[in-house]
Amino acid sequence: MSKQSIGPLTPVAMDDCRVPLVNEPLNADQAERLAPSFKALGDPIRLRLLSLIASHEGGEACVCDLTDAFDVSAPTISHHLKVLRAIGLVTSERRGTWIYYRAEPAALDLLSTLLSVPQEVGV
Amino acid sequence: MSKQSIGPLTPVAMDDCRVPLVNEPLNADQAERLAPSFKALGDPIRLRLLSLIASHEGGEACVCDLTDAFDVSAPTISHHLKVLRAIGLVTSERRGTWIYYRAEPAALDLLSTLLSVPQEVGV
DNA sequence: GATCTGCTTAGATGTCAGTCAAAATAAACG
DNA sequence: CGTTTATTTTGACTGACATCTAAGCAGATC
Repeated sequence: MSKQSIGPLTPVAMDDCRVPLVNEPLNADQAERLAPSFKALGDPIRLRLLSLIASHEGGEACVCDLTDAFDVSAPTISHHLKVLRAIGLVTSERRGTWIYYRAEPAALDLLSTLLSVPQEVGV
Repeated sequence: MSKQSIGPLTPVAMDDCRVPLVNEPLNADQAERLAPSFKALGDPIRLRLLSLIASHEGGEACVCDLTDAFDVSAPTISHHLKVLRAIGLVTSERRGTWIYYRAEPAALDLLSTLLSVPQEVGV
C-alpha cells in the first residue's frame, strides 16, 4: 500500500467530495483523501469513542470519561483519539487538568452525504 | 484484536443501529457489528469500486469494467470485491461469461444515517 | 520544588491486510 | 473435447495496525 499521510478532513480540502458516491464515480485522488476517514471509523473502539464524545452532554467529553468505558489501557485509548483527531473527526482542548474532546459535525456530515442514497423520484 | 467474523450488513441484523451515532452512544456490540463496514470503505480502491458500481449505468458493473480502471492486478480487484460482498455492500450475479456487481442501497443508507448529524432545531 | 494525577509518547510485539504470480474454475466456442 | 476468455482461489510476502509496558510531560496542590 502506498504511503498515505492522512490529512485532516477539513471542509475546504474536501469540497469536491460533497457528492454521494452513488451519483458519480470517485476519482483516485478523492478516494485517497476519503478512505482514511472511513478507515478511522473501521475500528470498534474508535466508533464508540466518536459516538461517546458526540453524544456526551455539552457536546464534549473528557478523556477520563472515555477511558473507563473500555477494557483496553489508557495509552490505547489515547492512540485511538489521536487517530480520530488526525483526520479531523474530533478536536481536543486542554482546560486545566483535563483534556476535552469534541466531535466535528462538518466532517461527519461530509461522510454521511457521501454515503447517502438520493431518492430516485422518477424511478 | 478479537476475532471479528464479519457478517453481512443486512437491514434485519442491523435494525438497532439505525440511529445517528451523535444521538446516543453506540454500545460495544453495535460497534463491533458496524466497524467492519467502515473498515471495508477504508481502502481507496474499495471506495472507488463501490462508487463505480453504484454510479454505473443500469446500477451494475461487470468485473471487466472495473479491473481496467485500476493499476492493480485482477486478483487484487477480485479480493476487494469479495470484501465488499462479504459485508453486504454489494451483491454479485453471474450472467453467462460475466459477473455483474450491484450496490446495496439499504446498506449504504444505514451507514449514512449512522453518520448523519440531525439539525438541532431548537439550539 | 516535590509529588500526585491526567494524558501522551516511545518502543516492542503479534496479528491482520493488501498485493502479486500461479493455479484453478467456469462458461463459451469452435 | 480442447482452447480461449473471465473471474476467483491459493499461497507467500511485506507493510501496517492494535495493543501493551514503561517512560515522559503538563497542571495542580501541598
